[in-house]
Amino acid sequence: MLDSKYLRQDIEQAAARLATRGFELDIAAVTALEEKRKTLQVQTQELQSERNASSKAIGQAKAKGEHEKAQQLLDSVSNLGDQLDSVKAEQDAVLEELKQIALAIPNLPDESVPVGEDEDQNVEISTWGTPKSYDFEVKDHVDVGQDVNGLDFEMGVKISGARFTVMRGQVARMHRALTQFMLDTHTEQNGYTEMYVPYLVNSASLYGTSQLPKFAGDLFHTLGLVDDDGQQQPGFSLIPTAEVPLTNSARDEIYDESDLPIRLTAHTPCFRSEAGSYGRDTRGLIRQHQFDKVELVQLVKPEDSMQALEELTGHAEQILQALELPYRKVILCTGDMGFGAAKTYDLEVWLPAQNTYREISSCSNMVDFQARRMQARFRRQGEKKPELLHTLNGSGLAVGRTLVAILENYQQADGSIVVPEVLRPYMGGLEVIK
RNA sequence: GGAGAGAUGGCAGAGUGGUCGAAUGCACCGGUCUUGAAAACCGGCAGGGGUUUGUAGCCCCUCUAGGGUUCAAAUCCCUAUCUCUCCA
Repeated sequence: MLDSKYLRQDIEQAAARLATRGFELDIAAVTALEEKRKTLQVQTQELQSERNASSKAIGQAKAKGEHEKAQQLLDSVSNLGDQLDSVKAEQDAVLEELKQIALAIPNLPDESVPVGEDEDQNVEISTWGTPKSYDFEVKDHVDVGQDVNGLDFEMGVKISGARFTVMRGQVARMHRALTQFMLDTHTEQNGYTEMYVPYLVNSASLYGTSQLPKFAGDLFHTLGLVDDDGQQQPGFSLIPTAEVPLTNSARDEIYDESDLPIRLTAHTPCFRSEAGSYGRDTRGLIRQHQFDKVELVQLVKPEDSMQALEELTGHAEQILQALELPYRKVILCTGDMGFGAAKTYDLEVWLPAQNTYREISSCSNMVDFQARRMQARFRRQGEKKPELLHTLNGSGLAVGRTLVAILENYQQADGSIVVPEVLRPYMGGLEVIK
């Protein structure tokens, strides 16, 4: 959510900045509603003030035993209630309308973000590593995985359906080893605290990190219980990323300045409906309804958040480097960024079979956008007023896609897969999957 | 599954219709005293919003959440959520 004061004061500028990411702000509508809000709010408060004063006077009169005076006052405020109710109802309707608009406005892009319409205008920042050359025909991860009997797509379809996969044996073990390696790296070297969090969350959390109200269709939702009156109660939703539970740990909190920065990491499965992505990446592990991810979240002071984004992205890069997987770092243009992001770097890993780079991590600075929705704040030493903190999140990394990258980059002519050195301690010293 | 109790400021805890946004204690912050600290004493100490040039003043809202009764609700009623106790 954007700062409503900023929106009021400089709606033209806000609209211009939002336009760079393809969002059209209806200035006339917002301004008109805002005018209405102002009038109604002042009216409501004046009536409330009047009522409060009278009530107080009635109480005092009764306490002194002045019953006649009390009765007079009572008569004079008799119709105040109805007036107040109608004005208040009008005000509530306007406030609700403004709130719905506010919840649907995306974040302002940071000044440093290149302006562009879609992913074609994203800008490569750097590359790391050199794609290997192979003296044999490279297979994609589907064939590599199936040939060692480690990936079973048919079984996933049987058990659940499309976009579900079963892993088996040493491949499943490597998948587990990857999460262990990632978590250990982030907790032991990068100062993150490991968290175990719920995978089912309430709607308040989803509003907090801004999956709701706009992106309900991207999520899986459970049905709530049916109560005694036969009413369907609201259910939980499956997390699309650990960003939701991790970031919402700060919801309605006021931290001491000395608590910050807070760095959290968690390994969770992620669940996405992938509605609207029919036909895309239907082969293989790239786009699944369920996949594992190690997530990095930081809660920081506003002045530290841009530096924190660089560091957080570096933490994700560290995993790719340790696994010796070639990748590139891209800054997303205004048109390709997620709803709540002010600035985003994507890390894309080299996939030899596709002869291209594919996203494996997305690291974003949300600045105060989520914090405002969540009322996640901190108090500076010696200051009275709490301030909104800044939130960041990034994948460190998507585990399934990392496995894909290893299967493809570490394949050998005989169909076996070399285990990256850093993973061997996690796999009982295993060097090759045959 | 059955019965009951509860949810108040950072924490503990009073308040059961009328100057209560809320006693008191602890914690915290500032000051006096002290070489320094402790103790003692003095003072401060919830959040959100509106109006406004204003971090001034004034006003509104918030005692788990939502609804209701009333001129007036932390206090009465209903619902939800959570916590605890006892029984099976």
